[in-house]
Formats: sequence, C-alpha cells, structure tokens
Amino acid sequence: MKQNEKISTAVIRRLPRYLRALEDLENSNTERISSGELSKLIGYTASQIRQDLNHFGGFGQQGYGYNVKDLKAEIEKILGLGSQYRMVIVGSGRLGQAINSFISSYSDDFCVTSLFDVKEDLIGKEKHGVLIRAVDSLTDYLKENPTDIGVITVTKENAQSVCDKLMAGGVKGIWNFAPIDLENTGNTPVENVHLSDNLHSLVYYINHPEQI
Amino acid sequence: MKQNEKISTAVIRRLPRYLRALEDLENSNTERISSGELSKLIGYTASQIRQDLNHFGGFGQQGYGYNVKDLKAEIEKILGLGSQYRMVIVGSGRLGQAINSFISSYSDDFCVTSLFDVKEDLIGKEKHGVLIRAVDSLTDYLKENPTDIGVITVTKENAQSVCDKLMAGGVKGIWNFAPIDLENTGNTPVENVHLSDNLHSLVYYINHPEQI
DNA sequence: AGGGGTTAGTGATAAAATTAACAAGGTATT
DNA sequence: AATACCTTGTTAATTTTATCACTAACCCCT
Repeated sequence: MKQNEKISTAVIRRLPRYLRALEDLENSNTERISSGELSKLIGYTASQIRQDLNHFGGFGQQGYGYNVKDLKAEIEKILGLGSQYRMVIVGSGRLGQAINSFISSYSDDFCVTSLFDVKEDLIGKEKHGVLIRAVDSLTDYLKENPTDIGVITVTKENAQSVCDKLMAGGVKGIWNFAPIDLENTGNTPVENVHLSDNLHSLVYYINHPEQI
Repeated sequence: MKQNEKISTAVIRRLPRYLRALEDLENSNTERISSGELSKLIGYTASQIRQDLNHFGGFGQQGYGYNVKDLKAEIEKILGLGSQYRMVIVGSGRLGQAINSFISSYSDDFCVTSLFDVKEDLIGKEKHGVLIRAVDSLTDYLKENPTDIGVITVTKENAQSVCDKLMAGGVKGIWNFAPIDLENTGNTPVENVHLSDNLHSLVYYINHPEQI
C-alpha cells in the first residue's frame, strides 16, 4: 500500500467482498469492469470502490475500468492468498467438523492438519480425512508441526486456555467461534465469529423493520 | 428509543456484546456496574457505552452506575428477546446441523422446527430431534407452520431460490451462511455470515501485523 | 442529615468514513 | 488522426461515528 499508510478495518473487510464479486465476473468470462458497474453488483458506491482500491495502488485505467483478472490477482496478493495456510481446529463437535468440511472444500490455500478434542470417544477417529487428537497433545503437536491458524470451536469456558496454548505454540492468527472476547495480549490477530451476536442483531431488525 | 431516532447499525451490533458482558456479570453475582468498569471489561470507551445506552433511555443512575439485572433486561427488551422465534434451516449438511445443535443448546428463545434438504438419503431422518424434510415441501410447510427466521446453509447456487421461497413463505428474517449477497427486494432483514470473508480478513492481518 | 466522591447524561468537539466533484488521461469510433 | 465519450485517481465536502468535557444528580459514609 501507499507509503505505509494505515488502512482502516472497514476497507479490509470490504476486500473479500470485492474478491467474491471478481470471482463471479471471472467465471462469467467478463474481462473488464468499471467502478460504476461493480457498484451496481455489490452495492457500494462507485466512489467508495475507487477509493478503496486506490489505497493499494492504481489498478484501473481511465476510460477502461479495471481488468477483472488482474484486479482479482492484486486483491489476492494484498490479502495474502496464494500461499498455503496450515490450520488446526480445537473442538471437534458439530461446529468444528462443519468448519473442517467447509475449509477442505473451500480452497486449496487452507489445509486442516489436525483436529483436537477432549472427549475420549472422539480421539483417534478421523473426520473428513483428518485425525482427531487429544487437546493435551496440542502444545507438543504445534512444536513439531508449525501451524498458521488456530480455530477455536470449544466452549466458552475452555476457549481462553486453548487460545493461550495456540498462541504459545506460535500460531499466527486465531479464528474464534466461542462466545467470548479473548484476551489478546500480544499482537496476534484474532477474528471472532459470534453467532449469537449475529442472531441477536437479526432479531433486533426483525422487531424494528422501520430501522432498516 | 428516543422519539423514533434512527439508531445506527454500529450501535445495534454492540448491543449483543453488552448483553454477553451483562450475562457474565450476572453469573458472577455482580449487582451494579459503571460505564468505566464495563469499559475495562469489553474494551469500548466509557463514553461510548453511556452514549450507546442512552439512545434507548436513561438506564443508569449518577453516582451508582447501572444495575446489571435491570440493564440486561432492558437490552433484551430492545433486541426483542424473550418471545420465541421459530426457525427452519434449509441445507442439512454439516453446517446446517452445526447451526441446529448450536441453536438448541443456546437458548430457549430460538427453536428449530424443521430442517430441509434435497438429498434423498437425508430426507426423513432426524437430527437432534428435528426432522429433515424435502426442500420441495418448504413452501407448503411454511404455509402451515408460520416461521420467524429462515436459515440458509445451502450452496451458493441454490441460496437465492431458497431465499425467495423463505421470503414468499413469510419469514421475518433471514440468516444466510451461503457465500453470496442475496437480493434483498423487500425489507426483510438479512444477516449474512460469510465465513470465507472472515477468514480472508484474518489472513490479511496475519500478513500485515504492523496494521493491527 | 450533610458533604465528599462517583457517575450518568449530554452538548460540543474531534476523528473517521463516505460521498461528491472534477481534472487528466485513456478508449473507441469514424 | 481527430473527436466524443468514458472512467479513473484524487482532492474536497459532507456525513457519520466516536470521544471529550462538564454539569447535575445521586450514592454512601460519617
């Protein structure tokens, strides 16, 4: 990005949406797209799209727009896609398994190397081709198998200790599904997916249709 | 809220987090909490907390703070919790089942009345005590069983048609997990959970630690 | 009951994010 | 090759959001 400018979270959270739109365009063999057309497609203003993209460099061309393939490649590069991310999922209940299957089918960039759980009857089994190990062995596993992303799908009560172990084990980022705001001591990024929060917002808007 | 003031999405999205904090406080038998203490707990500034809450009325008291139990009840009321929401989940794969089990264990306010799927081998089975029906029967089902929330956990390709059916069937809100931005023609609220977007943001921050 | 210490509510201010506007530089067509 | 038309990059204006600062109210202790 331009001269170490600090990019706001709002911008970063829009990048994946641009990427999704560009994938669709590529799949429909669209070669070029203007900010105006893209605006119609994804609902952001054309102005915002141009400004967002321009934080990272001038990918477009006056009178032409943006080349779909190139822009997609640029955004992938900005996000850091392209290399492979090794992940472990701690908590092999339904949610952990759902995330596991989502990731395997989603993209070759992400690879779940192991699941973990405390339940005796799950340990040793395989889900979707991935072995479930005992949480007790998590620290040792991370020592021997450098891991990029730790996914937390355990209960609220166990989430913090799992988080600590993952961070101590050197993961570079945490994807947390437990309904708790993890103590983020270091500067390891943590992405929270609070399903209940999401559901509660939905309920608010259901009850206040005039607010939409 | 005060005189039909329009409340920003940002405020609404913070309410569930207040609620979570208040639940924790209630569980630890804390009777009262000041905006300053709450600030330390959840990371928003005290000022923001006071302003957020004040949109909906003066729930606090000078020199005392907020009564935990009362404030929790107020936020629940604002969100619309307390009555029961009937839900259907369309797509009974791993994610649909994970959501189903999450909801059943999460709160009595939410109740999944039926699952749906296209796969012949799933139809007729029960998951977590809930019957899986054929998607073909969705429209008829909704006619006979008024439903508040439709959850979409089908593929991207099928998401829009499922969404249309749910809306035609009179659901009041949509909780969408398919990686697509649904055409929201009416003013039925739609909450999107784009797992891949979330993962992509995380990857960005992993690769740009200086941006945190 | 009185007074020091707290703390909410709130209007003003600052910061951030979004939108608008437009010049500069391309494209495409004739 | 010239011209009419697009569309970006970019700066400026606007809107939205968050923070500050202060007043008035209330608690709690003596």
